[in-house]
Amino acid sequence: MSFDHYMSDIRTRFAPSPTGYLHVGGARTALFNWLLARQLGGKFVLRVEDTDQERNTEAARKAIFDGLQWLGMDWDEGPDCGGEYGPYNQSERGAIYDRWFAHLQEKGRVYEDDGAWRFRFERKLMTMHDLICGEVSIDYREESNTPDMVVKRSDGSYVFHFVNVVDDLEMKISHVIRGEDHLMNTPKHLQLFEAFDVKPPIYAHIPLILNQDGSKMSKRDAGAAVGEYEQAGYLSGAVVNFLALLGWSPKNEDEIYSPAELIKAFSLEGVNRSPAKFDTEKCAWVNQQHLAPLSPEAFAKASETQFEQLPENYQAMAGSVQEKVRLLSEVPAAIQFYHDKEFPYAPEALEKVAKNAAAPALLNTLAEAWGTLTDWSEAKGEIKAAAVKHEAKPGQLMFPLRVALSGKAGGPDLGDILQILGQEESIRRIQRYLAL
RNA sequence: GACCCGUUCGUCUAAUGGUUAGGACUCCGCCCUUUCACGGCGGCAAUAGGGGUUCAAAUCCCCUACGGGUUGCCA
Repeated sequence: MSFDHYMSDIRTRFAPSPTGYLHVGGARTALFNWLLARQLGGKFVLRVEDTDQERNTEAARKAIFDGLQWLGMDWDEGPDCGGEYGPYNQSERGAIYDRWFAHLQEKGRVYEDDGAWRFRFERKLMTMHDLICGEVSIDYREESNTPDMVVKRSDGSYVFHFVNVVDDLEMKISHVIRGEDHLMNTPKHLQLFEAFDVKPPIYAHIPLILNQDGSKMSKRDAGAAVGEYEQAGYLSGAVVNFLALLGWSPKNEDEIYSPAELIKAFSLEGVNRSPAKFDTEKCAWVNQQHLAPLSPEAFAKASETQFEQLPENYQAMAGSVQEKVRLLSEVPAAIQFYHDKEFPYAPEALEKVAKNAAAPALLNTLAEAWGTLTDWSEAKGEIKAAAVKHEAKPGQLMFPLRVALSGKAGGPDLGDILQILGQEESIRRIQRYLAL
């Protein structure tokens, strides 16, 4: 078998059940599977485990698809695009399950119990070779710990363990990367593969993602839903970057990766054993790092999603805050003063200016000087002149001016502010501030 | 309870027997800057505890503690 042939046999999958929104844990599981497939030139399969009719919703299904798409994880086979091993919704695969169940019956591996069918485990020591956890053994001779499992319910439906194994085998999945919560399920799945006389896939169990307080992150926790990240002003590439670094390390000191770079650098060997906590501060920092290299146009475009209605002259303003925000959601507030003539003053900014007793006099002098100015491009020079007149440093005037013009302690460069506001409006704002 | 996995700065992590235990986020200080940032430099801060093995242990072994997972006719 040639190396190329081996590579093309790599098949990974993401198998969500559409019972809730795509959460970061699931997204990271999908990501590792996707990265491995893309790196090795294999296929990434999306299979929807929609056997739980009670809890499935169309909204959840859509949220999962949208979430994967937003993150840029494209799949080669799935319910929407089909593929050689479909259908890709478990709800449509009943006949396939019946066939494999019959196989189990023929071999005498199942028996009826209260109307349900149980799979008879082989009573032996089960040892698995996990790519991340190493060799793990669970003693199936200990029957009380490992009672025969139901594979077919009394209502005729099949349970997760059974359909999951059948699908992985039918879909020729080569590598299963899944959460550590499945580690104890793996011997059950291995026994099923053995009963089917099929070689099992290679397993890799990744540690779970925890909340800041150490509890398991579940769907209802804040920051758990992938959909929230776009709303919160994250670039999808930044979220992918951060998620990849949660539990995986490139073993060097680089931290900022594009998806393409991740595909190159990823390896299962670099995946940790211990669970990681989700740190929103660092996630925001990663986002800032992804925001910084964008062109002003790309930044403006990306931040447009944060407005219900785009302010006038938006393009001109957007670039001036690019390096001042970590999240795109901070953009509307950061540029509010540009288009809102009655913007509010931030209390802490006013407080800071109040410490400078000379500020009002300085501002007044500047406003007068600006009033007689014929060329607005010289406005900045007048700041220095006004300061000199009061025997003050320019910095003592610039901060109060910033607050007078924008109402905030931080924000765009003063030059940008002056240029966009213009002479008349700038003077008016100083007067408005002095009249407080 | 039983079984399984884990434990390095507050957080994400590097170091697979020999390092002053490294980097990043956060925080603090300094520099750059007429403002705000960016950036640069520096600081605080960790091998859960106890026993072994070894010339030498974050690293290997055992015990304890703590955390997580599994233990369904959920997935």
